[in-house]
Amino acid sequence: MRILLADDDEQLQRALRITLAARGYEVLHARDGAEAIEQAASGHPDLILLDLGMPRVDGLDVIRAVRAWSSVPILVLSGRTDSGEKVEALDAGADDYVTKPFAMDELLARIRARSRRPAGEDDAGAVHRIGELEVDLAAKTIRRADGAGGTGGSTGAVRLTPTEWHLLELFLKHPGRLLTREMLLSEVWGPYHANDAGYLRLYVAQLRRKLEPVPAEPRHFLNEPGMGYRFEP
Amino acid sequence: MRILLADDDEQLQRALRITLAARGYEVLHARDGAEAIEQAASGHPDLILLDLGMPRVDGLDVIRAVRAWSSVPILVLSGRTDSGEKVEALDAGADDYVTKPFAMDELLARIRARSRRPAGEDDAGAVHRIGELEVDLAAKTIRRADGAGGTGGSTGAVRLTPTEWHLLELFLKHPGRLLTREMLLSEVWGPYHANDAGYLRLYVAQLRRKLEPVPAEPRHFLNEPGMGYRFEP
DNA sequence: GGCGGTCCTCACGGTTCCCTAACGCCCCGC
DNA sequence: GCGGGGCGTTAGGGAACCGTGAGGACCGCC
Repeated sequence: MRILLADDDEQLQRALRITLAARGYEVLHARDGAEAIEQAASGHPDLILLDLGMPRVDGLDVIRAVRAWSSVPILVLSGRTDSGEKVEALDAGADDYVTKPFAMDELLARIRARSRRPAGEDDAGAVHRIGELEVDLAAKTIRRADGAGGTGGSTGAVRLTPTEWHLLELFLKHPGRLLTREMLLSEVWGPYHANDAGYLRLYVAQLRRKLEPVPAEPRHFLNEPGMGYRFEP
Repeated sequence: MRILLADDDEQLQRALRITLAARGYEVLHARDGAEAIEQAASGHPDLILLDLGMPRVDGLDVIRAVRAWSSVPILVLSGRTDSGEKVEALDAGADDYVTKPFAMDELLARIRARSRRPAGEDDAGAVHRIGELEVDLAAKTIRRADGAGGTGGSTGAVRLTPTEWHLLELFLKHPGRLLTREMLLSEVWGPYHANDAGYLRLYVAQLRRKLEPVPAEPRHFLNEPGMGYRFEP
């Protein structure tokens, strides 16, 4: 469970970091709005604790920016008690709003409440199509569109490993776009392995074997020599 | 959008009803805890506004009772401001907690925030099926669907421990969906134990032993190596 | 105090997955 | 023709993961 803590108050920052770490959470950190948006994108947090009163970028804009592409729960911290700002923040896409000062155990309870619902449940329309297959990224299921399938089937049971899912997710989220080797590698295996192109060949081959009608003649997972791969629905 | 309003304060009740109706919400109504549970089951509300200080049945018990079979958002209203009750209510399954007196526009914003995420799978009834077994989450009972066991050996009565029920609830509420280790662990044992995968192996084994026709060859509680478990009805 | 039940710890095989290494192929430039 | 880089494919070892059993700590009940 990874939490992005976006707050410029040094003291509160430290207190929260210690408390959260003691509860077993992994804590990311941002000091201003721009950094918060950046971290929300690159750090893949499971929840965001956002202070509205940060410099550089207004807190509301941070909410809107994150909501433009992610549905990660956002819990707002603020010193303002008037209902106007609460309404604005909640309507911008925040999931909860806590006014400072707050009781730590209440904040923790609210974090638990927000993280209770499994991630991805909200992406209701997250069913992608690859030829004859229907892929549900949230449920992690793949079934044939023509009928029988799913996980317990006999013939067309398509199962993917964690790494394969990770890679497939990137392709599905950017259909038709060219994804560079470097981008794919650093996203799935971390920036440190951005040069091990062998991994990619291996796992793209796996995806093709499991998802392409004719693995030898790929129609969906295409290679652009020297550059990377492209997914065509 | 249907809201269940459970509050015994006549005045607040009327004010809320009018305001909500004016916003286009359909309003159900309950005056005490028992009625609230009943309405939550029969009225299929999309959201529950729950006053904790109602007669007959304690508000926390209402939350737990509803959560036993439904995942409808619950927004608690209360006059108590101490964090203790907030934590109890949130951990019992409430999604939000507002202390009276509150600003009406804030409450409305919180309602919007709760109802923004499409309500999960509509659990039409409290009775789930697992192969030959019928599970009633509300009554906490399990019985065979094919009548009483004719053979003298099997008792027919399946008993589960509290932890086993907790885990089973999660599975039944998300059929066909992959539930990550982390999600299951942090939900049943708390975020602090999100890494103790040993617990899961143990209790999934228990569920299989008690619920699977052939525990050695699970057909309903499936493992996806490296990710988590999936329940297939 | 004895006892049954529940929860957790620990340890041991079996399975799955990830990564490493190697080989053949195609395309391209020389 | 020839060499090289990038790509696709296959096989195998090590590590992480999973299923299972035995046993101890704790609690409520008789």
